[in-house]
Amino acid sequence: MPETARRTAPLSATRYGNRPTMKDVAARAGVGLKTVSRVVNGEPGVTPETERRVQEAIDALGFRRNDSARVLRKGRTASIGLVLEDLADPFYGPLSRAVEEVARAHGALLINGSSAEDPDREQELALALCARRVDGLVIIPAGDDHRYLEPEIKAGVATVFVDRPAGRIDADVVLSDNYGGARDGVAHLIAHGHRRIGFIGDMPRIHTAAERLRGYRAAMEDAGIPVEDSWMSLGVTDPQRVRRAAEEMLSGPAPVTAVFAGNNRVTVTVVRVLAEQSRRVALVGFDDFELADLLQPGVTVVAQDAAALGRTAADRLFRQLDGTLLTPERIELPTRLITRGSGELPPAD
Amino acid sequence: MPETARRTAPLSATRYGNRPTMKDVAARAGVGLKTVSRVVNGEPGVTPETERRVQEAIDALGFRRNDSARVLRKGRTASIGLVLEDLADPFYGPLSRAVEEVARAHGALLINGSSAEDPDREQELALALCARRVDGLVIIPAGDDHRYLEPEIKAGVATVFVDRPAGRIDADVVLSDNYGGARDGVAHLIAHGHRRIGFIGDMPRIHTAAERLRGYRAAMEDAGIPVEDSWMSLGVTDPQRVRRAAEEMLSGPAPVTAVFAGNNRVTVTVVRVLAEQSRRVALVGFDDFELADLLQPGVTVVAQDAAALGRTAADRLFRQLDGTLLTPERIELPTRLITRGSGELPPAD
DNA sequence: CGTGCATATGACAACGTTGTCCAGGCTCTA
DNA sequence: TAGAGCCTGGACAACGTTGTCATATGCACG
Repeated sequence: MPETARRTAPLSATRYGNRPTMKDVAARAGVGLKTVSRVVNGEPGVTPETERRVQEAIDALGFRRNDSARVLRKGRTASIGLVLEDLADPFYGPLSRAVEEVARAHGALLINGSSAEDPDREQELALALCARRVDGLVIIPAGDDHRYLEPEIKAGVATVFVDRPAGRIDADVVLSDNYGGARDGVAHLIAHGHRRIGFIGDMPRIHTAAERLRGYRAAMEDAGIPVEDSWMSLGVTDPQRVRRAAEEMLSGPAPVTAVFAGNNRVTVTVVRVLAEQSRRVALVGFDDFELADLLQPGVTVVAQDAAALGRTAADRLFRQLDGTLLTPERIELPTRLITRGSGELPPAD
Repeated sequence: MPETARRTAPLSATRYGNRPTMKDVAARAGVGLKTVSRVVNGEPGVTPETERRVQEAIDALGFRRNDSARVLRKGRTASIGLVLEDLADPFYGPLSRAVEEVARAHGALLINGSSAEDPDREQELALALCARRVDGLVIIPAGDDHRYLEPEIKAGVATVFVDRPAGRIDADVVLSDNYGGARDGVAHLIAHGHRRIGFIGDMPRIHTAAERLRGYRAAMEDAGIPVEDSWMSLGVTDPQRVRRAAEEMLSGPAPVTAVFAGNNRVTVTVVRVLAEQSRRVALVGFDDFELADLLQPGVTVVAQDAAALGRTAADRLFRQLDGTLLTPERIELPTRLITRGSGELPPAD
């Protein structure tokens, strides 16, 4: 490079391709740096004439404020993080959409990631979000020990747990009434005459799964029905194994006459299995799903309101940020039994 | 506050609650600032002993690197933006999950927002993401003029459009073969003897909707069937109006004997309407959906691979960032006809 | 004509990190 | 034992923005 070229002032060197900065805008408009800042942020104290010149320079250069620098200076990022289990799970769609809507109403952006039900990945993600200095975190926990968040919370990161409680830490939690919902669902089957009722659910280390199992047991106990081990299948969610589990409890000398499915994925698989059976078997599922009403028979479910979970959580998050909210609370939202036919079938012994 | 207290050096003043900085860590460990940086980033040239001391200080203070400052310095944010239409739409779940997975493989986070099919909101979102200096953008366009992104692209923001093409701008685009898919679907109905075939789709200003309509017309023309206006309903997606549209084309002296539904939401509503009809009406839908196989009859669909769309788009994005990819391209992914029964019903005149 | 006040503008430091460069201490070899 | 070369560690500037403060200008008033 020739000496003369090196001497040329290279505007402000940039690494974002070649982005103009406020300094460049200021130079072009023939004003001071701070004046540009004022125009960009709509602060008062700028003559219309000056503002016009600055605006012109901005348009000409295609300037866009660098929010990274702004964040560094101001300390608030106007973004919140959402850690969930799987973006593609239909249950989390409405939930994250609700969180996004609340965020948007507060002028914040949403950064999200999936933990894939892996505690390490959850932690990695949550901490990465903290490193970016999100203002707050909405977490659907995969793990059961969240002490790693203590320094963050102490440092002012608002935090709300949804769908499952936080572990070993005192924080806001928004849950569905998994226990009550499951108990109602199973009681519903019992009320329709069933006594041998199967339960297929996820690993009991997942809080929701454990609570639903507890609800199942409670309903059975309330009715004075001793539960046999062969009626319960825990920790299976992949279709293959759910199928096998269902087929097992439907065979043998005293097969179940009804099944309670622990979540939407299980329900769907069980529906497939039941469709192949000659005998009519009753079914109640936890979680509603699209088209449940169109199947033959319609599927009776215990529905939780995913959007309400997300909305409530995000609301609390921003109230934490406002300072309106101080003591962590545990909120439990009710579930709703939706009868559509499959849960009202009588036992076919 | 007593004078003595005021004189105490207040660590480094912070606004993130009270977060320790590298400077604080350095002071506590009795080393230089840059040494801490080296340890934090795993750079070589630090004695094990020094490293241990630094690590100790980090743990003791609960230090977490401030990525905002890092970004400012380095120029890359290791995050990409995703602008889609609606997080809760089941079609976009797998798509965004695929994008997230690719991003994760490249060590990047995903920031996303929903445009709600509003061009202004799309622009607002995209530009907000640019202001945060995301490295790249994956956009499912709502609008049809993307010239507003020109300065950004010129400045080095990698950009890929998915599902629908970019407007008035030269950029990477990843699409499904909407035209071909729709044509095949309608041809399938024709092959099963139908001639009066209805079409219910979204507003033709949406590219995918227009292409699918074009495919419908092409198939009809190929078969030498003149299309009557009353067979087509464009621009309706909300259940109410889809229902009315479907009921209309199913009544009258020469009702349609088959319906082609332009997207998953329409399909679902049409399924409901058809379930109420005494006459058997054939149906092919664009987009696959869960449980389509469990309905009576199973719903024949033209399936697009949402995950592949997302994966392809994200791949290209990162190849743009690598510099491996230079000229914008338009990629069209094939669709697949899945026959399940509803599309193979014969016409019931 | 000087004083006071309001308003418009700009200079400068700071935010927390990383890249560059230099200093000091060590080992190795001639 | 002196010189060369390597390794560790630290000082300093820069990234692009905003808050603070100082200055300049204009105007009204005594």
